[in-house]
Amino acid sequence: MKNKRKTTIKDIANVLNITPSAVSRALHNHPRISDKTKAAVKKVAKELDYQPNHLASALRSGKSKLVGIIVAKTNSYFFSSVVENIESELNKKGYNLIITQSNESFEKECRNIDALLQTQVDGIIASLANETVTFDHYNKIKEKGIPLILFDRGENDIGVDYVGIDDYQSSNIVVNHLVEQGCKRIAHIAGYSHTRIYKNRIRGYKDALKKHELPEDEDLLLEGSLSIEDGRAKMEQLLKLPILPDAVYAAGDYAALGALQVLQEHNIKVPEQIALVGFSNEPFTSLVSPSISSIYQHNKEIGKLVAKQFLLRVNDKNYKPVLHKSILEPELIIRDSSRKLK
Amino acid sequence: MKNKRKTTIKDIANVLNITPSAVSRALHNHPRISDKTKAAVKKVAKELDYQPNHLASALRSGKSKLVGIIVAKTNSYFFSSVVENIESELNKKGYNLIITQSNESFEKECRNIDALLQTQVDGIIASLANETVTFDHYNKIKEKGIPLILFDRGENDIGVDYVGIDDYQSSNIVVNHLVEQGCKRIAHIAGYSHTRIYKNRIRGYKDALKKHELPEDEDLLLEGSLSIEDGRAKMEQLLKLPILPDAVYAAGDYAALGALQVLQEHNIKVPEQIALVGFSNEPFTSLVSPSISSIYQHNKEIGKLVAKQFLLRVNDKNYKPVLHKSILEPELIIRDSSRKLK
DNA sequence: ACCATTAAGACAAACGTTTGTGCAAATCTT
DNA sequence: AAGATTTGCACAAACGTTTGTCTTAATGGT
Repeated sequence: MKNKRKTTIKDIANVLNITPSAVSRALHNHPRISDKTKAAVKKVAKELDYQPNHLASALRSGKSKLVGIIVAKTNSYFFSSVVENIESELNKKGYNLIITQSNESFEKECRNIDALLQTQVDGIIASLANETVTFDHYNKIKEKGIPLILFDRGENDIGVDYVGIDDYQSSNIVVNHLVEQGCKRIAHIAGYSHTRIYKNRIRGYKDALKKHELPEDEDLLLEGSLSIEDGRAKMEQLLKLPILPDAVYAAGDYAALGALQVLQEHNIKVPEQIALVGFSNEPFTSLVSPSISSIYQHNKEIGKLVAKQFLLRVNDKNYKPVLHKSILEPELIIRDSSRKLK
Repeated sequence: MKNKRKTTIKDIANVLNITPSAVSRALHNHPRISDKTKAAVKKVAKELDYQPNHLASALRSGKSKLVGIIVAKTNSYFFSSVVENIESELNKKGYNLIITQSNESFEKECRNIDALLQTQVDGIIASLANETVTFDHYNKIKEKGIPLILFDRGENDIGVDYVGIDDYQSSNIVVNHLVEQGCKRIAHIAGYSHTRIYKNRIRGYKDALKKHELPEDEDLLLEGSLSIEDGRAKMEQLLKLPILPDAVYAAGDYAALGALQVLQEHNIKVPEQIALVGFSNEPFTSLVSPSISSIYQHNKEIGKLVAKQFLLRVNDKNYKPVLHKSILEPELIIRDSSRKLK
């Protein structure tokens, strides 16, 4: 049990009668070290089961090889699959991820940022909490010169890299599809318009209605939290209207699911009487019956782009004033809940 | 832009004309520092916006305040909610989590462990990949004296702390429930028996049948991957039997869902003709129709217990030979898919 | 064979803390 | 009031790397 001491670079140096610096350079394939020495060093390293001490190198070099992630909840399919793809890309380059959750709380988000900064992460990748409307805490990151990339829930005002889909266009696609299916009175169960992405979805919805010369009825646009319960409540509300909608476009899948439950409880045929479209392509959309049409946000692609963006930032020493905003085309996955025509 | 240098403990020392060591002790409320000095130090620290350098302290003290997590997939509800609870508990104590995924791959699991060890984590919390049948890589962790805790998918053979539910008992509860509902021919869509938890569920299932003096029919016990597709295939297989079962107990919710789809396609009434029970209480079980009864694994409780276990281990300097295995009582959430009696 | 290069490492400082020990002044004991 | 104890801090080493500079030996050119 005495054998606790981990082997260090010095141990290797002692064995070979060279200095620690030579060992370090050998392990990093520095050109000023002979191939013979490199081979010897690596051999001894293997034999002694040398494991580099990340902390020491991080301290000295200023690079921790850690990247902080902040999401609202890891337990949403969208977030977890984005994160999964970020991880696989960054692992290849020797980075590890520290994942934190804001639980949609502004205050928790701030605390997470502080914690990540103290851990000396090399960069931060985040998707904003719903509560977040001010951005000083993010500016703090920028001021420290630490790469910051937002995805999905971002904000255009702070100059920062962003990866997400075109929310405005999403609504356009949805409305086009519903019109094609013959719908003429399309309701929108929307997210709170103070959040940029939901605002854009609302804008897209309104403009698409105009394009098709459909009436813009105030009663058909309802903002909310997009939870299941919210979806149920909003659907109940819609069913009380004198003239029922013939389609409902929900800005979130859970809200769509709530709406579907209510529709079925009222024995309203979906999609025949009322068609339904959700947003995010959560796995359950394909599992319920009828399956729910939904907007696919290219989870994998987003993860990979975020990773690529981060690597670009972090590898370029010189301050780069050029911002990158990657906006992906959304894709509507058409399922039974909105397929009226065969 | 020159102001890049972060303020260190030395800067504070200079301002107050004391030594860095005094500052460090003051910040940690060391008893040998006067209250006056402590107050002064903290005041200056605030003014200079001092942020402790985690890396340096980690290097010196040997405690990184990082904990590694290894799960198969973060994007399962069970795992993500366990992790969420671990995080909230450990955050309170100043720990951050490095979350990694094995993707059910043995090799990835090994790589993750190496990565975590190099990052000098203070402990590792893991749930085994399906592929994992050998445990040398985990012994490596133990040999380094790093606390290791397994949850859900653990292994009894290696002496290591564990938190999970009583799988054997789960099956017992399920069978009891189904018998109560009047079922007499209960099938089990099982996981692969080389995994401990699935083996135990199978044992529990068999013993419960015996207890109720029900026939043990080979044809009613089918091992598989428990995916949706697997559930579908196994259900189709069951429906080909000369005598149909009147209940199906699936060791996973996705398999149960696949089974449900097939049953509905065959116009078999659930639960009237065949009752159905799943495992894990994934959110969708309450969303589909009929809603699926399922075993709840106390996700929150597991997370909190794991965290508590870890803190116990990590705070005790002296090697503690006593193992802790926390086995929780499973809870059956009864829903429509198995509720025949009112 | 002499000077200029280059190659291969040695040397030492540094990264920002923590921590064991030392030492003077202040406080307590009786 | 003299010794014993405690208080409050200084000093310096250490954690394991990385990295800029210096030194020596080998190589090259002519």
